[in-house]
Amino acid sequence: MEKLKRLRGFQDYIGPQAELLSFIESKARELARRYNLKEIRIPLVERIELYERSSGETSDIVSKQMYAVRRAREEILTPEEIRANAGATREASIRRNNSEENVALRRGDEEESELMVLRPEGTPGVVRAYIEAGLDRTDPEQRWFYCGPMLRYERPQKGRFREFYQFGVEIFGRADAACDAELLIMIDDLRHELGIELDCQLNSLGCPVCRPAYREAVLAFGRKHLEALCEDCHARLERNPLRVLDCKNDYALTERAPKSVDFLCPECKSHLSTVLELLQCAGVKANLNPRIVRGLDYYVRTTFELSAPALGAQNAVAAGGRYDGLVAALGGASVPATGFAIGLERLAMALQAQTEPGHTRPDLAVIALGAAALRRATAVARELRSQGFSVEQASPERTLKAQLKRANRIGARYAVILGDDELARNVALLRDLDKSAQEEVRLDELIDKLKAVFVPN
RNA sequence: GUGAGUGUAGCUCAGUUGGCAGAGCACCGGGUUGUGGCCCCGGUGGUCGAGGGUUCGAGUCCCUUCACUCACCCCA
Repeated sequence: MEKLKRLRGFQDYIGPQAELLSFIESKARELARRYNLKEIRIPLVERIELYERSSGETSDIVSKQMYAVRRAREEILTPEEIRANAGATREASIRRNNSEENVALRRGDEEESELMVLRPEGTPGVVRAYIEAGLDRTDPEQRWFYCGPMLRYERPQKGRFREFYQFGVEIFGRADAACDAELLIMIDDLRHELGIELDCQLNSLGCPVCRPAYREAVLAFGRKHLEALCEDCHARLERNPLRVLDCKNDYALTERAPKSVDFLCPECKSHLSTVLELLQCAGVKANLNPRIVRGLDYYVRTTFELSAPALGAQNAVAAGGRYDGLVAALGGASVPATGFAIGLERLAMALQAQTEPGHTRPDLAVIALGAAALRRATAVARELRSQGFSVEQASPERTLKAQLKRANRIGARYAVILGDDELARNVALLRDLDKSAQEEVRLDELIDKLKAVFVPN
């Protein structure tokens, strides 16, 4: 039989790795509670139009990173595969897409022509839900967080996966700089609590009033230096000129490019300086960096990125900014909004780069010798668990030696040994595996004895 | 999508000008009639990523392909 392997770019998180992610998620949720953020859970699948209308058709997410789902063909296809429309690739994609989501989709009742996508980011879906619930008109000020997987069709590399978890925050109905600052303070709290060093870069992209002039200036600059720009930048210049700024190839050149800060209207300028001022008051370090542009169309004014230098090429751990026009662009009222998203795996990697992951060990291994002892041991193990102890019952079909070996391997602190001799006298052997010492304990005193041993520390 | 690197036991890796597929760790058993770790002895485990070619003979040379990794792009 051919071994079934996981899909490229997808991960299995086993044991300590999974626990590390859960730990980080629990910290993020506790943070959300302290900032009075309410949870929102939204679908994994949305209509493709949602992303086309919010992220921008020229963004990489929309133009090449989305997993498309089309009910009519019961497939998940990449945009390339849809275009190719070749039988072979279709068969291949059917074979490797028996995911639960996909099975559910087959039973869906969307129109055959409907093209859906697995969410590549959280913000558009959250905004859609916000509008759909009518909150933009009835109760516009909302403070939300979400946590869950996102999917992007990209070439995997260190810190970049096709499925990855994000913890995100979106605040609606607040146009003030204090709200932007609050987001950054929030991220800094989490960073601090986890003991991770992050580098925070901040910029302002201006607003519909002042950005056009800036955009023209960058465009003019690019055209003037067309010769010096790299190939990628030539493409960027026409599609989304601002992105030329975060080109890493021609650093010396883009350094001299026009800076957004110099083009900001008085309102945007004041907004930016207030954000910086409040961050300083709160003791959050952030660098003003005119090169922070962001790939998505919907950002205005404040935009930021937090990176962990230790992670390698994919070092952006969190990013976000203000998106005042998005609610209206998706058919809602004119409500300002601001938010961010954190990549949980990257945060985990940053944390692991600094600290060794701790391994959890069980308290007890219950060892039974013989059928009669097994019956009693099963009851004892359950009782011990109900008292809060972490207990593993070793295989009763193996020798005492092998069971103790198992107990040692899993790092159990004590072994509770129950054989026929002990059973007859209503006792068990309690063996201290660290000290290699053991004593007989009456079964009805076992729990008190163990509590006495474990609780005092 | 582009570029580079790596594929040999469950894991980490040796493998000489082409000549019987190896080590350490892990796992199982024994040394101990019911006592783990350390030690000693033994054992299980491989279509050498896959397919084709050259050759008397290929883990080794050539071609193709797949996978993984890193980087570009982009981003969490």
